[in-house]
Amino acid sequence: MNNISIYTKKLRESGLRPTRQRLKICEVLFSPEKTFHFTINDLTKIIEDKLSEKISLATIYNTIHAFKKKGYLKEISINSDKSYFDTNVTEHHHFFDEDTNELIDCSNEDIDSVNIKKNITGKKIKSVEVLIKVASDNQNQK
Amino acid sequence: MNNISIYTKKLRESGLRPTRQRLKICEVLFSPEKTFHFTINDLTKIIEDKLSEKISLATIYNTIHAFKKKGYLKEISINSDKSYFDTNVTEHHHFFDEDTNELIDCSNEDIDSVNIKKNITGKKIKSVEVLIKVASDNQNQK
DNA sequence: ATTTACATTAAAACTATTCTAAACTGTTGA
DNA sequence: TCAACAGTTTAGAATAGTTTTAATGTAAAT
Repeated sequence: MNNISIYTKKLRESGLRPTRQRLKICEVLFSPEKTFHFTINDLTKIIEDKLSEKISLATIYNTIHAFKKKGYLKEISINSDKSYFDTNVTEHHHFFDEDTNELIDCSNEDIDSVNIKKNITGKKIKSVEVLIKVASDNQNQK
Repeated sequence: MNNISIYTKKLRESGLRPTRQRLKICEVLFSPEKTFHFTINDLTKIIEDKLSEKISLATIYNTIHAFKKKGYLKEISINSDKSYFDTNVTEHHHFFDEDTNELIDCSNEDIDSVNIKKNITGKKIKSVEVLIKVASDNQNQK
């Protein structure tokens, strides 16, 4: 299966038609070997600078949200003015560098798995996220 | 020590003079027996409705940020359009109910302490937050 | 081919938050 | 007592990320 048909499949499974614009977005998100973190702004810049393509913000937002809903992207919980997304949708945690506003994967060797003993009645656990905020020693807490 | 002098102390320690407006904010934040979670909007509503006071948003934001910087309030990392704060500044974690957008404390009996084995070189761990997102069984992941 | 439902787009709207500049307050010291 | 000044409050403007709108365009089904 080539890349285009993989992207088409992901789009259709997310309830979206495979259009030129959406395939470009897929190319950025799903062709790199390594997973990565991004904001909408990052993604827009990559599309404009590397692919010399101009896709309207509305299309980018719609597509990202559809992928997130389907589970092809994860949104990372950080209190920030921007939303951060992750193309690594497996269970893993993050460091957040407050000096650089950078997200860094926390490998499974770096942290013991989190054991939750109780849950809210009538609710199902949808996700467990650990966020470790770090900064230079001489820096105040954010 | 009465409440007013406690508030005054907290304000001064946060680098702020104890003004009428700021003392009102303290009254909402620090007089309840139980700690609680709030957004700026919640806080503004409480001040307007319960205390029949009108304090400008700028003052509320400034004061909250000063308290956060000093460590008298914690900001909870949730990816949301709003910022959530907590008057409980001790180390503890949260459930986030996606149905109601409500934050619920996760008591220390409900979760094993998180053990981080490695850290980013040259950085200091500022905080470790676990966020457990929950929703009704029949609901899609946010 | 035609039709229909879905997509794209630029621009406007919206929302939380931050900034601004003017008016105000309280303290200090002459 | 009062002038000076440092810090405060405020309404409103500005900003930034995100969502909505409404007109136009395109893919796919018939």
